[in-house]
Amino acid sequence: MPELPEVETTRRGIEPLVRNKYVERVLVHNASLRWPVPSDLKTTLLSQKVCSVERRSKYLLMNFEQGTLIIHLGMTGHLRVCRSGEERRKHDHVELFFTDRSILRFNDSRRFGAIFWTNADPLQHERLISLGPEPLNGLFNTDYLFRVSRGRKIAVKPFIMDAHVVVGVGNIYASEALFRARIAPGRQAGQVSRKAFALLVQSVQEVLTEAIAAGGTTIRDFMDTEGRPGYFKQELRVYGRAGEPCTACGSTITQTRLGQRSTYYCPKCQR
DNA sequence: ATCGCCTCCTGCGCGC
DNA sequence: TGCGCGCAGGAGGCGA
Repeated sequence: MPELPEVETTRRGIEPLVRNKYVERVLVHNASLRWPVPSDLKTTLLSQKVCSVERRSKYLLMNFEQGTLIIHLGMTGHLRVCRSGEERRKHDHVELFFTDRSILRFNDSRRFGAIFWTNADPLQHERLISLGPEPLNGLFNTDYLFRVSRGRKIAVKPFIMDAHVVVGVGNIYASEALFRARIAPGRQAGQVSRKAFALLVQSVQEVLTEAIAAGGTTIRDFMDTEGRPGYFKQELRVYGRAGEPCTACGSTITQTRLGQRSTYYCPKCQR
């Protein structure tokens, strides 16, 4: 469920609440996430201090003094910081208890999320090492996108959702960015012009930046660490708007499936 | 190498 | 009210 803006919203919410806190207890109620939660997590984290919380792609990197806890929220993952005494909820699979009596809880109903530990550079972790560039830094640009797309027959929408190409662009923002760039989502990536990709790069950056500023998008259940929804849903121009008029031309927004994912676009504006 | 399909899991909304 | 179905913001792994 969370795409880059939701993960970044989570990071910003969590970091001030966990930074400089010491772990005094760890409870793993259900270790069967996408990959098993490390069985020695308790001993690893005990008495360690959280130094910072960073993000790479949709991974949260919780840096401790001796290593990094890598957290992926999958489709339904949430992190929240509770006060001592607050009841545990259904699907709270992992809890970190801090010495100040606050508790960091990882909740994930579908359990597509993941938690890893590494003592080394987290960017070298096998799940992160081959990721493409961040969308909001200079490495993601027209030349790069044009170059890596040549010869590719995959549709442009799943292409930009491929984390080897660029990270952080999930199903909502892929549709939104392609609408803004006026590119039909089913076009072969290799057939998209340099000029169109220039607009797409700009559109991806705009939509992600705006979504972060709005605290992410809440479709069904995304909440920030304070329990607030993200407000970007009202800014969505095509996602979830099948049958509604296009905000640009009035044509009917169409829904289709591409790479097993729901895809929304304006058949007139997007070519 | 690339592509498209399947899978993991739970919950919810819909039509009947 | 209940049931079955399809769908959901991710992404690894498979066979072709």
